[in-house]
Amino acid sequence: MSSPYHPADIERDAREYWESSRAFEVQERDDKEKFYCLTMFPYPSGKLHMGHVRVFTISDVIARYQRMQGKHVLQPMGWDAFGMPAENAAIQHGVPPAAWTYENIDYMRGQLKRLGYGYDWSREVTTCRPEYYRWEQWLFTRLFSKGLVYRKNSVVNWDPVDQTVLANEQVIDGRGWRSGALVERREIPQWFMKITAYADELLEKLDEMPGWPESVKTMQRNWIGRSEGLELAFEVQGESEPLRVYTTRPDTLYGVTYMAVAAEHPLAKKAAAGNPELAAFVEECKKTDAAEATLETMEKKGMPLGINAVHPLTGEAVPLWVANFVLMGYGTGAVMAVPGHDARDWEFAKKYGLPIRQVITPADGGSIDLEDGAYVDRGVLVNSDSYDGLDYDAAFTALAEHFESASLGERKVNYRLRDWGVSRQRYWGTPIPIVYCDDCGAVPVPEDQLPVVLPEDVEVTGEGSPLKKMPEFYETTCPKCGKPARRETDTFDTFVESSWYYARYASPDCDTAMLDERAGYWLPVDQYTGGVEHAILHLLYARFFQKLLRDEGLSAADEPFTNLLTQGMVLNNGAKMSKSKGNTVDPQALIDEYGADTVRVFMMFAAPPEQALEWSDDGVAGAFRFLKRFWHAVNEHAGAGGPSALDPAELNATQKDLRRKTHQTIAKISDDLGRRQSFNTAVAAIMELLNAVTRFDDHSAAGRAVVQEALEAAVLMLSPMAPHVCHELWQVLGHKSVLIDQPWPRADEGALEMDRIELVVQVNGKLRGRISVAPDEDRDAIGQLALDDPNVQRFVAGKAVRKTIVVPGRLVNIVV
RNA sequence: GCCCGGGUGGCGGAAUUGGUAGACGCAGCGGACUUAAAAUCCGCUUUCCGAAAGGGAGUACGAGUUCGAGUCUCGUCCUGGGCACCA
Repeated sequence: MSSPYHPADIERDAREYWESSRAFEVQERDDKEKFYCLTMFPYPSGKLHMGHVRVFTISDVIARYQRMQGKHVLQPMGWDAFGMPAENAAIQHGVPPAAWTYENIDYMRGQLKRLGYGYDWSREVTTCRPEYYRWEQWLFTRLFSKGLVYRKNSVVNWDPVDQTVLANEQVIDGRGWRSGALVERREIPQWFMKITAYADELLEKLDEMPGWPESVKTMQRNWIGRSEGLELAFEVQGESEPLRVYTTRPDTLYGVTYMAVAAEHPLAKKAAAGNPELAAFVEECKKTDAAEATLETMEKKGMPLGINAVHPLTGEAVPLWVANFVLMGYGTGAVMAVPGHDARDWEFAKKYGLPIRQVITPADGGSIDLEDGAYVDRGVLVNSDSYDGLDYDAAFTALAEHFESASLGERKVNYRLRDWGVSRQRYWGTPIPIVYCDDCGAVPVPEDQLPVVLPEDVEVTGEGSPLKKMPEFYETTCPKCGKPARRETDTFDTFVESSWYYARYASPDCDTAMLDERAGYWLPVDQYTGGVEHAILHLLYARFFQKLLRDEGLSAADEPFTNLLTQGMVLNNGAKMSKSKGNTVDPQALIDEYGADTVRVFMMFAAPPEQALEWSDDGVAGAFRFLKRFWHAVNEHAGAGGPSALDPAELNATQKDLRRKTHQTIAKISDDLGRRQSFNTAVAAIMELLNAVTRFDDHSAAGRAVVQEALEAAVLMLSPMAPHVCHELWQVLGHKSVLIDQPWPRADEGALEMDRIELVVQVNGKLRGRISVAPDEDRDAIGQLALDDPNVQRFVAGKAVRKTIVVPGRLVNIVV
């Protein structure tokens, strides 16, 4: 009997070896191809959860596989350390956010080491450190000078009791999470980054990114939402300023029967001033939280303003309404409504008895009934004066020319994408490096005064930002004129830090610049892995930042991430694991019970990486059993003495079968890991190979040589998933070398050859028999052999064979 | 509401380019070992008919294309995620 499998000891030894030999620390070197393997860095929430374990394991498997392919692999780790949970902890437990965060980082770093991830810890990055965020502040001031940031009013969720801005997640059923007060929409001045200046490039580059999932690219395309339309001016009776609207459907212009403006629109405010009922409605509109999902699903409501616009083509009076679904922040804050050909306008018109007019008819001449709903497809114009009979494109061109020549409108490309509001009225974030001076206005903090350091010793109460109560922080002098001035107390959205951390890993210790020449070596990231929930925001912001860094001359790469893998969530009882649902499983308990290798193998085996993974305690136990069987198989084989040399020419049929299985498995797993990123089937294939070895009962010299080859391949190929036990088993198999730097095994074509192959025989597509043929048998002979099969005869006899399809290596289908 | 996924045995999943549906694992059942249990090992395990050989049905549902569809097309239902201040 071999010694029992004790993962705690095995894993400690392997870990100590990697640490003492600095096995994963890398410098820039040109003798090998580089491979930058990165995971979305974690928020230090306290301890690792299963989602972390999943994504880090996927990335570590890829990194270790690439290293065995001979690449020079960088896999760094760091902390997305600013954010609300630290403030919440501070409110609830009275600990300063900084202390809470650093404590969590220390604990979670220990957990990551225990899981055996091959990180270069010398490059650790923590975003709440001034040496990190000073460069973010520096970049912001650079963008300021380039006009790529600006300040404007924007809507936030306002808690009138706590006198504070709330995040969407702090608004529960329209009320503040702490106070329970009804949340209001309020406009405050905020800083924006001009991501729309890069909208076209962000859109177009997607076509050149084959390493990204199609679904993520589609989501980003839709998010950017490029559209071509017409911006039109409608005269308003009694107003000198016309009302501007944007439409992608100018062909429906003759169907406009009303117009709708946002509650914050100047026309609405003006009308409300003399109309208490209207004023009350405008106020009511403000008592909705600002999330798009809420706005879209809530009941659509409106009120007439009592003023009319003038239809620019017909001269008809068109009533103006204020509506709760029109947002001041989108477009012009006003829309033209065509209830006949827009579903939302139709619903609104039905509700308030507004006229519905047909101006489009189906191109195929079919009839429609606007009583049943809007007809939203493109078609042919009717009831549109001289434009009747035109199709969409012709009408668009004709109308555009008409309005442009009359200077009443223009063709315009619009984006759904809005500029990125980066101001947050929170304490635990990067201070926005701006000083407000009564004379000079908003002045960026000069480079030699950076960083603007966030004070860490504060008291957080939940009522406003502590920075607003700290004169020692906000009282300053104007960098331009030297007069007393006030420092900005808002901080950056934490997405700003996570938009460039991947680049900083290349030069984590550079204190003279944001990035240095090492970024040129490592960027772009070759493989990026993270949750699909980041498909739009984080990944779009990071792409935007890469372009900012490029245009600042800091990096040559156009795009930050060459290949992207979005992994699914970890579920328990069909639901996302979360504290509030009480269905979490603590990875630490499993590591303590079974060891890191078991947890890693289970994670990789239980589901394909992009799908949701259903948690299973029994499944973990199964992964542990597999590693135990593997351990014993290798130890028993090695314990019986050293193997003799393998001579492929001298093998009997059974030995050849096992050898073929070994090399088939090498070919399959190489493809699974290298091309398909199908880790679950790779683990399954190793299980199959182990089963074949276990069944193989041949202790001859040749037999033992074949088993040695099979087990060596299995150890090498399982090592990315279960690195600790494989590190040990490689030595057990008689090697003095170290596993992590072994080359990946290669499939021997000769071992894959078969003497005879089995073909399936179908009659009319139904399986009726099997035949064994030589690999080079010709089609006619195969067809005859298939017909000769007795069971096939039962279904063919007495019928005319119409067609015989022979698919080489697969099947024969006889059609009768 | 809009956008993006997913739906295959009791369960997680496999089937890679349209070609043997259910690999591998879990659970279950039977057996070996054991005083016994645990652990381990061996066998069975989609479902229905059949002693077996073999046959019928079957990949959410309904149509379609094809010699052949889990895979492609159209429609329906269910379900997960994202929606700009959660990270």
